[in-house]
Amino acid sequence: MVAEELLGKLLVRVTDTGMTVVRINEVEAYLGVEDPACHTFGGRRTPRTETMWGPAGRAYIYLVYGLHHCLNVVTVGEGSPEAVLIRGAEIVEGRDVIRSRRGGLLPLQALTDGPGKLCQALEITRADDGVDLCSEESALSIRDDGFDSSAIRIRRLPRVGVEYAGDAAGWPLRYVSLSRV
DNA sequence: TCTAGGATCGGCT
DNA sequence: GCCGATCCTAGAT
Repeated sequence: MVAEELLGKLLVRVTDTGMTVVRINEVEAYLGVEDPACHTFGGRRTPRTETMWGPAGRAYIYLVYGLHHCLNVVTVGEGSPEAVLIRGAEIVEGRDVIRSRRGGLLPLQALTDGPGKLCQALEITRADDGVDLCSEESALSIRDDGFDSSAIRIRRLPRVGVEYAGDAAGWPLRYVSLSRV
């Protein structure tokens, strides 16, 4: 499953204010039209979700609660609107840049331990919606640095914040890497 | 055009 | 541990 493969991968962000690299350690899968918690449940196709209906490997970024951005990776491709939400990551490079963006003297882990925080830390906004994460030319890309993902222990947990989805809220589609520091 | 509600965060008790 | 902020999106009218 793609969600598990994303654990341990590097997320590389390049902006005017600096380059930052984080290692993904928490993700959540959304299974498209059959998943009541997914934005595309039942075949919904709107301007917001258009990116999810497109090719795999793109970033799907949306705004929740009018305040926070969330970063997703489109996983399947044309006609199958499935995606993986990046919930958390560990800072590899650029911690000073991230600290200045997030402000304050928060502990390192608190800078990127939620979807909204992660986007703020990496300066990800709707302007980045639809970028190709597989291209190293992109301002935002995912790379594999050879980190042995089979060595990390993965814990599967119920998803977060989707109680409204009924039974689907309990599906164990949240993957947490236990090697997080 | 209007209205309800949300894949969160941070402050307060 | 609980509650309110805040504004965009989507579906209803």
